[in-house]
Amino acid sequence: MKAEFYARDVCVVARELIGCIVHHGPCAGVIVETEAYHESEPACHAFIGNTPRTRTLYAAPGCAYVYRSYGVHAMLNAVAEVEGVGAGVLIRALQPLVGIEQMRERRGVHELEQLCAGPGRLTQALGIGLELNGTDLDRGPVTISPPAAGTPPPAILAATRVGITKAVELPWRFASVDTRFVSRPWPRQDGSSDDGATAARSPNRSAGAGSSR
DNA sequence: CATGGGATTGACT
DNA sequence: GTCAATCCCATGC
Repeated sequence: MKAEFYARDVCVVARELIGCIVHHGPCAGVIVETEAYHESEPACHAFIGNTPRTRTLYAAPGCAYVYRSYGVHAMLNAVAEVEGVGAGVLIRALQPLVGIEQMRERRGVHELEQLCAGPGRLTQALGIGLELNGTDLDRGPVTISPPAAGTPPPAILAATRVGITKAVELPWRFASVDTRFVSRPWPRQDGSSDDGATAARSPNRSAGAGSSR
């Protein structure tokens, strides 16, 4: 997608990226979970301003912001809002589409649901490294394309973001309703008691609903 | 120049 | 559930 798609409110971009397709080489997957980050709130790297670490977030919309997390994992973001505003959408999970055997080799895991269920996992599965920081998500090597024509817009869930300690209250995490491929269990939507249906539908991690942080 | 802290994952108790 | 791995960089002396 072109820069105009990304040059909008970062939460709108995060929602509309659900259902789009990330490609890298022979591998591709449907985006099923995202989070929005904006310089106005302290969970965003750009909150501290434009520094060597954060400069890509301020670059042109549609760039890839790839950074190292915990000294270990690569995280893939799509830079959003107009150039000069620090904002991006973290891609948190994919439903694997093609290149699945190569994903399994890179991950050392067989189960389809485990290949791209997490921001560090999907970059490993697709072979996306820090050297791709700043590259253009329309021109590649990593590209994001719209859903296949005729695909109905997916129903979207919103919740609070994961793994952060600041601005934890903002509901800027988005996912497709099919939680089979998401990175962490989705918080329970209704207030009713558990009848077992929720857990039965989520082979996702060990436990059923509820948060661990 | 030294230190602290992560937008996480996987192994272990 | 708990915890280490691992490294760039922002911050403070």
